Amino acid sequence: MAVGPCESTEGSPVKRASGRSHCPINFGLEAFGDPWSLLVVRDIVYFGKRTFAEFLASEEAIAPSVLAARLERMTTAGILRRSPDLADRRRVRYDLTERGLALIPVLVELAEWGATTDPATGAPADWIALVRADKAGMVARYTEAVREGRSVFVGDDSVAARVAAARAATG
Amino acid sequence: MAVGPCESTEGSPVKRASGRSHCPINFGLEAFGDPWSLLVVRDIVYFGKRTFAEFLASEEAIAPSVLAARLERMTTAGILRRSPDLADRRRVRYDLTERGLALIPVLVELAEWGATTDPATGAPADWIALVRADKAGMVARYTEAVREGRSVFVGDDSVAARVAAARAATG
DNA sequence: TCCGCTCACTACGATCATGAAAGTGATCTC
DNA sequence: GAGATCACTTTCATGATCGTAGTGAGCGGA
Repeated sequence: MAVGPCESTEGSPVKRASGRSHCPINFGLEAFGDPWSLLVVRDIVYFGKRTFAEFLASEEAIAPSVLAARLERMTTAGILRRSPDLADRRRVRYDLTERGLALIPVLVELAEWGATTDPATGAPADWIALVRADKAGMVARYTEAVREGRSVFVGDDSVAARVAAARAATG
Repeated sequence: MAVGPCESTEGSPVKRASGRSHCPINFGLEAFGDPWSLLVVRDIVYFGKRTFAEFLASEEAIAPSVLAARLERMTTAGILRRSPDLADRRRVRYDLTERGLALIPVLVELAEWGATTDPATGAPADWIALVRADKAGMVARYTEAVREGRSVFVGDDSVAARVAAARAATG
């Protein structure tokens, strides 16, 4: 019987098509384990960005060649879906697929680690507390929002805006 | 008021010592956002590895120079603690600090994403189900185990062994 | 229709990181 | 003392990244 998720495949009848192992952690790292990929996912989830130029404008200043490479890799990995904008045919939209939406729990844990660890974090303490108090609920809200084309922080119908409105109504 | 965790720091009195931004996600990615760092953490948490040679022997075949660089970076980041082995002075132990233990939730989510996404995953389905059913509980078990020098999968007193024993006793 | 602008990239050269293999010195075992 | 083991280091070819400057398609206003 399997002793763990990353046991060797030596001697296994299953041939490895590509990649270093069938460990699920390694699988994830091969798909988005670099310093840039998850920033694109973050931009979509938290800030509602969708286009090349918007990703490029992020504070962390990714180079266009690197951004193009990451978008292509994540599209190939089934995390992103590329679609032309019919209204403005210069534009291309990148949306998260269901597989991409499934990265939201990873993103939330990563954000919590960073916020807890970085003494100079830019994350607001009250929001961190909110997420910590009801992680599953917040992940569900995030996921629903992004699926509907909204975002966590940007826009009148963002998750943050709705939470603020609910608080105001309750008192 | 802060609109989100990654707002620009332009014009802020806070000077950025290093790094691309104060976004907590970016902070995490700068500390361990590469294809190798989390594999070392995985080796510690899931397999109870602690030494250079053990990390080097992993299926994914990291190069020694890269491993040395990652260990140093994670030690500097406060994720790992480096300590000489008093019994065998050739050996050096790498243990997770509390900050490193706090990465376990990230690792668990990453593993779940990989296991769900990879059709040829090496992760056993029953274990994935177990983690999904009680994520917070399993993270607590993992953390306690690693803190005590045990691991998730390897050893007589691993988390998996204890779960199996509890199951056998209950029925 | 022309002009300038925006869009999603691509091209390029310098610099940086990685991969593979071999080597080093300290230390342990026999 | 010989040989193995340990944690690295070195070297070098190859590949990735950074920063900047295009490029061509498409839009919007005059």
